[in-house]
Amino acid sequence: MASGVRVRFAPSPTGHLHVGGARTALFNWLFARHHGGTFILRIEDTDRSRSTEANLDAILDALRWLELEWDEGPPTPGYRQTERFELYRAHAARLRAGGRAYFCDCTPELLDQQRKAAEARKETFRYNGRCRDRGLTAGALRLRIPGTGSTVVDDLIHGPVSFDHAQLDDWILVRSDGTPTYNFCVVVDDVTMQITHVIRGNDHLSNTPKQVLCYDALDYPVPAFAHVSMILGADRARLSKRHGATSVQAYREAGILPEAMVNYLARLGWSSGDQEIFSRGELVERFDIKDVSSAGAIFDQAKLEWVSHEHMKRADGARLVALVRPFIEAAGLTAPPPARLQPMLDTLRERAKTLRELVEVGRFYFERPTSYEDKARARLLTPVGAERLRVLGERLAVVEPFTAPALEALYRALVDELALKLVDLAQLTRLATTGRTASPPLFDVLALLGREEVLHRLRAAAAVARGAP
RNA sequence: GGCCCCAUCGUCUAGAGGCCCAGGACACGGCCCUCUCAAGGCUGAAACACGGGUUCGAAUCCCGUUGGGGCCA
Repeated sequence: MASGVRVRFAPSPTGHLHVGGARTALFNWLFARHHGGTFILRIEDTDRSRSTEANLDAILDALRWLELEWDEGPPTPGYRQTERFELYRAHAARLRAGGRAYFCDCTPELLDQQRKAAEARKETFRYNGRCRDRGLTAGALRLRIPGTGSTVVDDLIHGPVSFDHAQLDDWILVRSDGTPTYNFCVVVDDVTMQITHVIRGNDHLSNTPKQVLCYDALDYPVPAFAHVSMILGADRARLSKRHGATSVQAYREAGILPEAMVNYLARLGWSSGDQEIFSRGELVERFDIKDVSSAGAIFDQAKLEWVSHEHMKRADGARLVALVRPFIEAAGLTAPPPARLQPMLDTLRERAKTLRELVEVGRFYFERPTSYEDKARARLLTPVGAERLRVLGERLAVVEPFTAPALEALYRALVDELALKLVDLAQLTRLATTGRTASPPLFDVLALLGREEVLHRLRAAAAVARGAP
């Protein structure tokens, strides 16, 4: 059901997609999907010196990874600010013709001088409107704003926020060199794209009254605003590089599940009762912008990993197979065919928070042990251990079927026979077959490895044990 | 500096005047389960920033202070 709701996410391709930006994009996307509206992607690339195509590609890629598909935007032309200068020019001309904006030729030196004077008087510098009625035909274009009264931004998250006009000044729409300013471009873009709800970072709240005044001057209806709090680092300062990984890409490479990233980001500053784990569908269904917190939230990687772990446990098996394959290859290992890999992953998924951990924890499935844990080796790979491995090899060579229950029965019987505890043979076998003292349930591991492989690993470990002092 | 935003356990939050000597989750500790590691179950410690009001009654409303953040410079 299509509604009139139109929202947008407008990143600048000056870097990777930041988790804060990703959350803003997510809230826009959720709002659009919840209301059956339209989610638009616009590229704010007017800063040509810092914007690159590579950054843009990386951002689009990250958005796709999060499955925040956009209904309008690139590659369709017309959604990049650099393609929209004619629009800015036309709107500027309209404001000037209607007397809502005027040219100003005050030099930077003059402005600077006034700024210093204001500071000396301990006042805040505001442009004094010197050129308002001079009828100039060139210079910087300024918006004429009311000298008295106030503008109230009725924010969906913060409620009404009032700004005194006395605090504002006739701000510059278009610089004397003809380039439109950020705030002006945003207004023209939002207006021409018929945006109904502007959901963006809290850092833009202070710019909003200026923009509202511009909508008024243009005689356009003002959209609804929702200013989402920022994501903070552990020291409560805005999350930045010095706090660690900030880009979505970094978490993708670390093996965080995309649905976990979405879940975590949504839960950061938003909640629905006591629920922590949400599917994408549940998020769309439950999301309400009014439930978004107005306070800043600290990015907690431990919680993100826990959420990822929860999704790891629930993920569809075939999907997990597809997701983990690149990580197996990146580790220099070879992935078994899906039919063999999937049951292996089922023994690993509750032991790993990320796809990368999934590979680390299950490394022995993909390659033979290249070493044995030192302490365990000294304790278990001894002459006695060698003899036990020999006996185990004999029994395992003939047990039928080679399944977890049958193997467990074999081990339990043998333990009784040798007057040992299960743990004695289990840890020995575990070390021999995985090289480690911790692994998924042993009998599952053996069954998955297969008889021939297990026998081979047992013999290799026995050889090491015999060679030990 | 001016303006604006924010303030419940270490962290994310529930709480929209009495249900709260504050609930859930992550992280942390303990116990149980157990072939190891996990997972799971039980359990412990842990918060309404401070000060004034308003009210029979405030985490919840108002004012101020403090602290943090943002925007403009």
